[in-house]
Amino acid sequence: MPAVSNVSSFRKVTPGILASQRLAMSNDIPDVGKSEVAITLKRASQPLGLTSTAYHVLDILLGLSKAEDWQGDARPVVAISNEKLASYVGRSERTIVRAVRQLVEARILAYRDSSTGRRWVHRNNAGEITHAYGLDFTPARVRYREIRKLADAWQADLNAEREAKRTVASVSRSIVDIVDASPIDAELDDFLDRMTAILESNETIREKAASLQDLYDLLVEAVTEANAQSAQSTKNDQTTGERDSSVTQLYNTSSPDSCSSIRPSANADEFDPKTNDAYGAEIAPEKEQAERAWVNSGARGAENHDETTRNAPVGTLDAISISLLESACKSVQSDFGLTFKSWPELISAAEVMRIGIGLSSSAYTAACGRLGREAAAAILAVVTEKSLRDPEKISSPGGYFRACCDRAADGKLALARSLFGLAASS
DNA sequence: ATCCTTCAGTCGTCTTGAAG
DNA sequence: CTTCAAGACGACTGAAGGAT
Repeated sequence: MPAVSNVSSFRKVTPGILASQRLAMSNDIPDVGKSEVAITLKRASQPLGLTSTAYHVLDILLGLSKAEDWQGDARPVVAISNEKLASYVGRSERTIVRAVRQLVEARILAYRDSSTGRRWVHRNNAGEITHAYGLDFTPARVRYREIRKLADAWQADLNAEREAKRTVASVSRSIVDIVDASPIDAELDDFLDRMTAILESNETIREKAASLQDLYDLLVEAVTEANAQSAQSTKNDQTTGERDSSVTQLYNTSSPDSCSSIRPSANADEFDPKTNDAYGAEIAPEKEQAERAWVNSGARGAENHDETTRNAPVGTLDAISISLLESACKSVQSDFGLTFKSWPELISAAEVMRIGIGLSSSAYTAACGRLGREAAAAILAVVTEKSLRDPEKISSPGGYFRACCDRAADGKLALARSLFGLAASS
């Protein structure tokens, strides 16, 4: 097939379309297969600024593209009419036209127009493309590494944002804890005011995290100094035989982790007193911190070695540990740059997996409501893993996810069996 | 709480262009 | 004339944010 990409006369050529055409004519095509490019494109959909319709169209075009068309320096061209795309996506043809143009402007696709604009692909007896007019994925192949970097950067940014939110929550809670428990309240109230000012400021969440961390360090310093002075005065008092009952112990202020989640929150009004699994998952990081402190104290015996299973709710997750999920879902973790070392990490990764398989936010939220966040995230991880390992088998991961949730709700989902199977075959 | 404005996304209609 | 693709334009819708 010639490495020429045509744009029909009826099309108004924009700089973005021109750039895609140039990429499509490139002879420097990296040898990457369909599945790698497909996953990377889906991961990068947000930083690429794709609308939900464009994402849906991309998903369908990828599904229609044959994996063998992505081998060597072949050019994967997909031929489907706008009318059919519109019926698949449930949008008008005009919207499809705009979505396709968005994908071209994003330099994912290139137009390969016939003189009439009709799209079709001719293959020889060996199944190789001889003539093809339609939508060419070559720009995405050429830009594979660049798009992957974009997706990784976006993922890192998301992780940093999440980490900053955790820092803000835990450090502000620690500040409240220390001030509440301090015998020198009057002097430390200023720290609460400063903390409130930081929380209410227009700073970004990362700036707030840094400011709160600085404030926390200053507070620890102030409390340590105050306690040292109290200890000194106690020593002096003891020479007279009296004991100062107002002096309290110095709290373990070495780390924000030292504070248990049962303490009042600095942003207490942010918390909704829900009692379902979903809420339990929300506070899981704090549970983990508290428990880690408990482990560190040496109070736990050998029976606590299976720390990873403690957060698993009953029902769908019976007999499932996070370590089993971690060993079964290797592809998800490596392809999406995630780790499943704890339930909170798995729950945090759900958004990336959800976007990765094209599952709607509402469908995932509904699953969380029905099954709890941990179970929903575990099912999502299994579905994503299966769709990554065998994309041909699972044409609609979103539909598969919903079916799994239905079975889980009926108590008929053998998630553990799937996980053991995935772990054994990985 | 209600109203108003803005904006992105979408849809419908009309039109053009080329080939069969 | 029909088919298919797409540009231009006006209008609708729902969400978000600000003003009252």
